[in-house]
Amino acid sequence: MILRIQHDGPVPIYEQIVAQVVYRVAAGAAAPGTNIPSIRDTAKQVLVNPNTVARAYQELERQGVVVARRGMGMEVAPDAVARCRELRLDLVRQRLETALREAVASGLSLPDIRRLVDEALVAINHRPRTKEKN
Amino acid sequence: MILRIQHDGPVPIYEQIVAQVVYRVAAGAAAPGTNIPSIRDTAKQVLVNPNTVARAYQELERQGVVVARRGMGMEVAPDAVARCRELRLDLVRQRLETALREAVASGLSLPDIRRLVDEALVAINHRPRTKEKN
DNA sequence: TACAGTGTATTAGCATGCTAGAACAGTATC
DNA sequence: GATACTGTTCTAGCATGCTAATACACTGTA
Repeated sequence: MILRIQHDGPVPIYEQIVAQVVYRVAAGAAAPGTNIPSIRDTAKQVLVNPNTVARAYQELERQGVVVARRGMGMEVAPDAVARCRELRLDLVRQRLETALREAVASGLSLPDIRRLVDEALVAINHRPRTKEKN
Repeated sequence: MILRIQHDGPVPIYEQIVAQVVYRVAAGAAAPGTNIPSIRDTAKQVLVNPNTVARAYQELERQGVVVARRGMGMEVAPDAVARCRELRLDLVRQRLETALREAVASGLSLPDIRRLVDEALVAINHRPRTKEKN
């Protein structure tokens, strides 16, 4: 499981790790019962302090995506796929709603907003900076 | 011109002020040649330090929305309406694109994403927390 | 000129929150 | 038991950036 992390930018590294793991599990890239990479391995891969990865993994455990067992690594939870699908939906829904709420508040008309959405979608598909590859 | 400011939350006050003024001007609520409320008046209305308002107003001047004249207040620029329409479009476009890019990266299908957008839009129109009122 | 309004500039405080360092604790394997 | 891997905890540093305090500079009006 290779993670792509933006070391600059406003979104914290641990959050990026959480999101990417959730997306991978939701896509079936990490099966329940298998282990995700250890904290230290991921830390090396991402070039970041193990604590930062640990924080991400703790969040994942809190959400029921993985279960931690000392000395044995962290295992993908049995019902992780369903959970991650739900988490993914919630996360994306929340982001979209925030952006759309701003769009409405700006005074733009509904047709204008829909047009912007369509344009953005084709733009993203034309030059995808991150197009899911499991 | 009454501004609605969220004192808590992640988005800085000065940014909220900038956005709201831009939206108002774009909607034609403040005509070119007229003055926007003074820094201190707005500061009182919004219950915030004048410096915070000043920072917002400076940004507005930098963007060519208003012109400042010492002792005389800040006047809406002649071509402010067109500028603000453009600024509004850019701002909303940028936010939408960020959210949609995340949606695509999450692995959700395009139909799923479109469905989420539609659902969010009806939800917003059902319980609008900020529906433009000039 | 005095005054009361305007915007401007500088500085400092402060909260927030991410990240790192380092030591601790459990488990498997040899 | 020794070792090498796991996750855990505590503490502190540190950057970031928003906000506030305060003093300054300009303009119109009485």
